Amino acid sequence: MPEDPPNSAPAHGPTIYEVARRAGVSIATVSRALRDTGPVAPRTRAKVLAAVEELRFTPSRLGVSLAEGRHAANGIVFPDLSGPYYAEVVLGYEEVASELGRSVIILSARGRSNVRDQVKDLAGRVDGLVVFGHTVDDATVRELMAAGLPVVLLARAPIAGADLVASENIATAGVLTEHLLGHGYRDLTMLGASTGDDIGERWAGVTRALSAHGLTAGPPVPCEFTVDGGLAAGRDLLRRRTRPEAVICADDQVALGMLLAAEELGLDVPGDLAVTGWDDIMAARHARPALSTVRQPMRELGARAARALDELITGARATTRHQTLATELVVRTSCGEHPPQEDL
Amino acid sequence: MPEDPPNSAPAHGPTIYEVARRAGVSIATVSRALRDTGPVAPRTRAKVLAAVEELRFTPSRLGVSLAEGRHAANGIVFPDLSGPYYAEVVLGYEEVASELGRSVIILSARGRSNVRDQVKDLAGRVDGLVVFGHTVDDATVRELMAAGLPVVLLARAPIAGADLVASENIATAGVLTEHLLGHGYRDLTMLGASTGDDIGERWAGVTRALSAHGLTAGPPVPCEFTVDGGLAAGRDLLRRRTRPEAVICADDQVALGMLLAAEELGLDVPGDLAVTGWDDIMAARHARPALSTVRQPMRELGARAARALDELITGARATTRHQTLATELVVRTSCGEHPPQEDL
DNA sequence: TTGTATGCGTTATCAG
DNA sequence: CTGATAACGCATACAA
Repeated sequence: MPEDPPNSAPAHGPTIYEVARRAGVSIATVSRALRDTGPVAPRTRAKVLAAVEELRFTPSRLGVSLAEGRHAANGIVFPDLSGPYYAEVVLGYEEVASELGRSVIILSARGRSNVRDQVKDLAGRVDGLVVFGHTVDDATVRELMAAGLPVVLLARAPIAGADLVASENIATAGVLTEHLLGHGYRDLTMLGASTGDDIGERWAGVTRALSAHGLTAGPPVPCEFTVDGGLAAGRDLLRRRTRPEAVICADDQVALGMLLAAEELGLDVPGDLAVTGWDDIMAARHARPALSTVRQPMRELGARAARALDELITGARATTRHQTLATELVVRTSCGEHPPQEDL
Repeated sequence: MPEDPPNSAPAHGPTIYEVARRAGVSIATVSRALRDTGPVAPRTRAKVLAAVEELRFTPSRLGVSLAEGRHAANGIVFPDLSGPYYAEVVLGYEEVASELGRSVIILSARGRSNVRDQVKDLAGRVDGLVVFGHTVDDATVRELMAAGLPVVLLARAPIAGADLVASENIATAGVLTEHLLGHGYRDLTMLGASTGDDIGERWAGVTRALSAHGLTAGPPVPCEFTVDGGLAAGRDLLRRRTRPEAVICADDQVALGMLLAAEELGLDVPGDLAVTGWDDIMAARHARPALSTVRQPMRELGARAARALDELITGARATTRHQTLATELVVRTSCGEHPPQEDL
């Protein structure tokens, strides 16, 4: 004989108690019938399913999560979504997470002062978290990890004990630099100061390659990482007493702004000035001159992070792992006339 | 005297029971002290806060939601995130939702067969849902609404009883068409067949404007809404016996592909062929020729949807509302030589 | 001002 | 094969 609900007021949808009563069984049987988690007589199952159908019953996610002790949801906190880069990565993440049966809760850190609080709230809603870029301070990340939350770092500086997924930056920055040197440029400047993230690594790669040739460059020029930021910084840069021969931009958006600045000042690219970007976003291919850049597997970056996080959550893997995804120099026309030569 | 937890095994973090015991008070007092929802003596409060601090207590979101009967989270299901358009809209949505103290759970419908099931799962995790584009069939949307879930439709065909936020399409499509006619083009073709969404509205606007001049156009040419889709369809289109004078593309990505196709075939834009887009994504400005297009307030679209949904959820508004956001023709060079004339 | 008891909607254990 | 009941973690009438 089915028992009655211990309480009275029903919420929005029907509850398992109403289904049980309708089917003339207990809530335990309803649960078993629905989840196939124990023996249920065919006739009983049919009654239950009929009741479920008639009442349009859907188990409450809250109830399920509370009982199961898991959210079946992942979080991701990212710097922004305005450029194509971040959006693509998040999309790749959502796609895989969804395949793995996990919802994804997003949190943008863009111009947010209370990221820390928001991240902690987010942490309470998920079974695991991806921290994309330098959106959360190390102390907070460590705190979350200490509380037992699986964390995967994405495209940022490592933290001991946390998984990491990132693109290769240093070596390809070297390849890019060599290519520029192959064009004959000697005076290179880096546009877009940053440190501790992937951009910092790019500058490290550039610097290393230059010094291998006995060359040096000034410190990266500060610049907001947007088209307008590149435009503004580009104007300043091109008005200096001595103009650089080549500008290596932190990413494609900055490079696009740089192109605009050059055009404004009547400078020819690549005739008067070489420009390169990083990411290979759609606009890079369509810009004139078409932008030489470095392609990184944005979608795959997110996908890998999702898989790594899942392994951590399910316990399929306990040790931390660092994954580095290959990147590729894409030579178009903004870096100089071609065909020049294969790099040495 | 504080009571003991009714059960034994603690979960991950400390629970309110442990805090209560540590502070020597009841769980009710802990809750009141933390939420400021009732009288608590200063001394008592201090004890509670101290215990919270020592134990690093964070209330379980699940417990809170279950007790409060709300998720403090919104959902959004969108078609894709790969183009800049959708990403911008989602970002605008997240930004406002976050300001309103609500997390956002995303669901991409891209190439998903089981969207219906996923949406129903999502519905169980949120207090309200934004349906962006034609990602969910009307029946399902109605079902969710019938179950009491607040729903806001975004950039898609209306459903009775549901809020709607969309960009103005028809009138601006007319303005665009008039502009093209002003250039002297008479043979226009629409690239990117679609119906029941904003693109369908654009075609309606174009058709209406043409017929006002006694002109007609063939039906929209089918085309995938990506750069590659535009490229492929563009190749076919330009190899036809009679080439159109102007191609109105469904969106900027398609137009960018069209530009590529023209270049491939050695055609000059706008000399041999005029091309227009829609959305004004970043690449439109950087393409050569720079793309004439229609700017729509992508971020604002998402922001409005978030606010509308919040009103519905909080009950601040009970009646449904349709909002149409203004759009603007952006004339650059892909549609012809300028200055020609102001439209009549 | 504080504590008790109960509700929120499931799942799972353990008798029967 | 099925039912009663204890978790899960918190909020909140209501009583004291």
